[in-house]
Amino acid sequence: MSSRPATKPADAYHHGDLRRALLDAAMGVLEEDPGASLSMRDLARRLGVSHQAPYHYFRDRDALLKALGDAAIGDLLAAQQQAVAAQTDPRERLIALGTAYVDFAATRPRAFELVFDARLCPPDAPSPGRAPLIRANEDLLGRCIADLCATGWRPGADVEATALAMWGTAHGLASLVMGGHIPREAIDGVLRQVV
Amino acid sequence: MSSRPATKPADAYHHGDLRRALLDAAMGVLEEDPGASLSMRDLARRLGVSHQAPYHYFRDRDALLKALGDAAIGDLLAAQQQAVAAQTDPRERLIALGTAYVDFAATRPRAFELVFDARLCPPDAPSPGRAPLIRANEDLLGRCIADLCATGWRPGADVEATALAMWGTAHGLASLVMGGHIPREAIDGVLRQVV
DNA sequence: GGGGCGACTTGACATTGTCAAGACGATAGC
DNA sequence: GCTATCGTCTTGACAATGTCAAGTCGCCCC
Repeated sequence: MSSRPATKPADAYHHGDLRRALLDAAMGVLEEDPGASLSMRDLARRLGVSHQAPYHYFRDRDALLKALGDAAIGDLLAAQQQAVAAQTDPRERLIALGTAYVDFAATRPRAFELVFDARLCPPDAPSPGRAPLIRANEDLLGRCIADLCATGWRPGADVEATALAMWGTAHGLASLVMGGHIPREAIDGVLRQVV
Repeated sequence: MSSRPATKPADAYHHGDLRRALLDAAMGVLEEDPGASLSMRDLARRLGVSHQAPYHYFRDRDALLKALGDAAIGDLLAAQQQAVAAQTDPRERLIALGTAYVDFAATRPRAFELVFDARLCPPDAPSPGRAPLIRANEDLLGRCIADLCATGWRPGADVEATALAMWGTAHGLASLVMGGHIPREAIDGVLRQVV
């Protein structure tokens, strides 16, 4: 329960980079045990600091969760960019994009939840660091769809509506896989059928 | 905070139907304030009983939540059945089905969450009352798709995969509307484009 | 009319988030 | 070199919560 990771420096009083350590430990806890409720005090215990130390960096529990979500959305974007870059065919690119989205949710379900938790970060008022990442993500999807449309795929389709539909489908499949309602292996076939 | 609804009978000791009252009050709390964490003690206070009374009917907090989810899945199924029954054209039927799904999530977000919360009720081991409802729901979707295929829609499409894709899309749109990421009005157009 | 049992209460405990106030240690100005 | 200051962390308290354990109340049946 009260482990002491190697991040703790020799100086017993001043923790080298407590903020970072808190974020890392928090993400670790959430990912090793989905369903954990992330106690602030437990986190402090793990890092060997007092139960109030975390509050020096995060106003309250939700602030920590929100910061975690900010980091997670960056990871999600990176995973998608990498998947898209590995493909050249527009059709395969779109499929890779969706697969990366679902894989992220399957591999890091709590991170995925954090990204979309409206209670933590209402989408109409995103945190300053989050807004550009959201825009980048939308752009990525929009560009993939536009490229595909340029090849003559489904002529006359509305790019905007198609993007929404694709996002919806990927998001739904991700949620359902995350919840164990459909097996992860089924995804590729479904995505391939959709595009 | 400590209201006393009319369900309390004259008998001060024996509450008429505490189990029902608890479920109703719980759903009421969750729906009047999304984001509430549903305290057992608060619930007991609202019904004017001791803080332990709820535990006579529900082993713990999760058991109550699970029972709430069981009820919610019935409501979701009913809403979809009603929507489908109102349409005759197979195409419109499928759209109505999706719309009902999304509308349920938009109107009763917490109920929707409860239905799909894998921590409360793992889908590979559903509660006895829940299993038939899940099956009925799958059948409803399957029949809608099969009917549509019979009209010559997308010849050669795999019914199974199509059903998964539709479920995924509806679920994703529902989640995104719930989270405020896309406006509810956009749904009809997207659904119509998809089918 | 007494025993049994279902429905509810009282009391206690550990845990949690968070407020308030203090202690420690480096750094800068004199 | 001494001291004031400020960021960093600690100690102590409090109310709320979930939940265990042990009553108490009132009805019903033998």
